[in-house]
Amino acid sequence: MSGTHTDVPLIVGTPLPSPVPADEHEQCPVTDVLRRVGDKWTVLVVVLLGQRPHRFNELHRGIEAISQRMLTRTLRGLENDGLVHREVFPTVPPSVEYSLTPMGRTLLEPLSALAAWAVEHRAGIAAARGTD
Amino acid sequence: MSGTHTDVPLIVGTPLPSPVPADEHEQCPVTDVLRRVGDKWTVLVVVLLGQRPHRFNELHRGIEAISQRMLTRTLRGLENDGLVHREVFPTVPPSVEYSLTPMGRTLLEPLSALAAWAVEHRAGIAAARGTD
DNA sequence: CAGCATCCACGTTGATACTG
DNA sequence: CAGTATCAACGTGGATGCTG
Repeated sequence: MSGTHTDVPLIVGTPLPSPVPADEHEQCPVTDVLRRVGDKWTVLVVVLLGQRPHRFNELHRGIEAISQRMLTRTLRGLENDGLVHREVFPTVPPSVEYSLTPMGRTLLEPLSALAAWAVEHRAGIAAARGTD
Repeated sequence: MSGTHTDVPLIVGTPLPSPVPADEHEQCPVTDVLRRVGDKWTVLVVVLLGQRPHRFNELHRGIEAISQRMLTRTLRGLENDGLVHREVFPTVPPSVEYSLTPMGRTLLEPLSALAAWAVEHRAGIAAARGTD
């Protein structure tokens, strides 16, 4: 795990190169992951799939505001990153089941840490914004 | 802390309402936080400020690719959320120092968890993408 | 030094209609 | 059922020039 990559922002315990090079975002897996889970629907889908596998329209019904298009795109993105498994059952009509891969399940834990932080500091942030 | 808000996606240990209501994104602090730290520069700025306070142009030099505009916007966003403190010293020319607030510092830990996950699964994701 | 104002390119999201 | 295709709206980010 070590020796092959350049300095990585582990945030706690590891210094950043200074200055941070211009191609940081092409190199940095942290930003990469954050931009994925920072989109509008990914986390919600991951959480639902973390409870149990879901079929496509089951997810669609489960998230009232998501469009068919965005659900497809979100699932494709997660599938391309190896976080979600897509299994097609050749029934009539066809059914497709989505589930978290083992790697996808490991994401639930750090995500929970951030979620817990968000809930814990919800009031503090709202107070700072003056929107409460 | 409990009793005043509706069900929140704690991801591990807490079920989501089903179906997830259409206004989830207006209610959910988790998505809110993720969309903030999921933008292009916020995490990098937080990490740098996590090491020590920085002046504006010091940050600008520290992150080669960021524009003045985006650095300003990123700092204002963090300041509005109460995560960053901005202190102006009335010198000539003026100097402004940015630092993490106590609440901002607490963000470093869950961020580290996600960062560690990203680094750990960097190869797995790259392999799934076929981009390595 | 530490910004703000303006304009513009691009990516993301959404609405709608159609299909194997 | 599980999508794809197309078009439109919006937000994010960047380039440039100016200022207290």
